[in-house]
Amino acid sequence: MDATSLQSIADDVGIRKPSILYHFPSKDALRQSVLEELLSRWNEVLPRLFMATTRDGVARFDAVMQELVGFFAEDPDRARLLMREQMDRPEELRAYLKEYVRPWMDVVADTIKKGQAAGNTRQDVDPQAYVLNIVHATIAIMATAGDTSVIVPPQTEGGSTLQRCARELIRMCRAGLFEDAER
Amino acid sequence: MDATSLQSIADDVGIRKPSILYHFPSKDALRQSVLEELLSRWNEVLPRLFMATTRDGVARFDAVMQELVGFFAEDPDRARLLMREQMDRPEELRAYLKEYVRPWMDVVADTIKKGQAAGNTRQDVDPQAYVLNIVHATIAIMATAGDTSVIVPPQTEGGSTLQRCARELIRMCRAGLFEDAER
DNA sequence: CGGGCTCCCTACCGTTTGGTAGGTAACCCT
DNA sequence: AGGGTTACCTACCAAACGGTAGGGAGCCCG
Repeated sequence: MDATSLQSIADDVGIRKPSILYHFPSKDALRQSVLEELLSRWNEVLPRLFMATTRDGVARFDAVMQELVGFFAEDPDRARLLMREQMDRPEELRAYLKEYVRPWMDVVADTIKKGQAAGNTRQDVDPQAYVLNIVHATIAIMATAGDTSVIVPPQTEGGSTLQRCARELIRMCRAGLFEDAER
Repeated sequence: MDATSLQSIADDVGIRKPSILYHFPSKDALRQSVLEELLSRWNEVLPRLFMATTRDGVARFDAVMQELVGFFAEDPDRARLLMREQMDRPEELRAYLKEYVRPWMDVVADTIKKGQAAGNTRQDVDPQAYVLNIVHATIAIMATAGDTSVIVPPQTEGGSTLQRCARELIRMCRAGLFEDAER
């Protein structure tokens, strides 16, 4: 059913298989539980940061983007789990996204719209699609960049593969939003 | 082992399970076969297009990007398969990427470097990381955008969810590469 | 001290998994 | 006509799967 079995989870944790099913009514409940904890942590960190920051424009964008990337860079399994859920159970994840992610995304999209009205951000951005895309791109890159050293080798001055990809991701997202984004 | 069983494949094809194992020595060989065919088709379409096009600069970028997105939009299962392989068997896919994808990516990255030297493209791009990122982003967005209508609803004038995301993806990638990308 | 609760165990269950053995119709070729 | 090959079938296998039954050690609390 999943990418992992109860047996291997039990082995990793260091207990027997039925002991897991003492704590969780079923394997599916365990998976759901992990997913919910992940999403609620996301929902805890990002909106707070977005609201709290006193910065604006590019600086604000960088702060949020840094946090988004950092959230998944901290533990790439988060990205991998979300990616898998999206592919295996899109209907289920849809409900979660609606509850957890959508409100935050709407706020970000609205901010972009305001920026467009004020002339600070590019006029040709589709705010909703843009936000969804940077989230998807971030998740995908963080889920996989650790294993792509064949294509993007680590550099002594440029950092690890993941660092290089993360930095470039933020750069291109920024350039996709602001006219004068070079820095 | 995988996201699907031999039984369900057999049901879909309309034959019995052992008949599949007559054509392929094992389930793993079948998976590998599908993957190789996918990658070789990719390797057949994209480099040819990239070499053949007489266009240059933004127009060339758009043509290639259009083709890349189109390749996965045509059949999102391609994106889903690659995403899953990357997560489940990174070591194996690494070898394939090295053979199939890396040469093409190197050419693209080199072209970007030449563009930087000529002053046509942004100076702050990390070409290798950039190419890898747009490929990853494309795959992820094409693999999932069909199920994200909760966040990016279809619009009568803007097209389906997938179309909106694809257009926005190309736009932000273009803006990430060229200084004067608005059009 | 003793009941009850928590947490983990062993032993087992039915089902599904990838894979094998062996048979059989249909077709090709001499 | 008849041997060989191709492409499928039914019947079966051991292993792994998620899950259940039931027991036992340690602990808290009256």
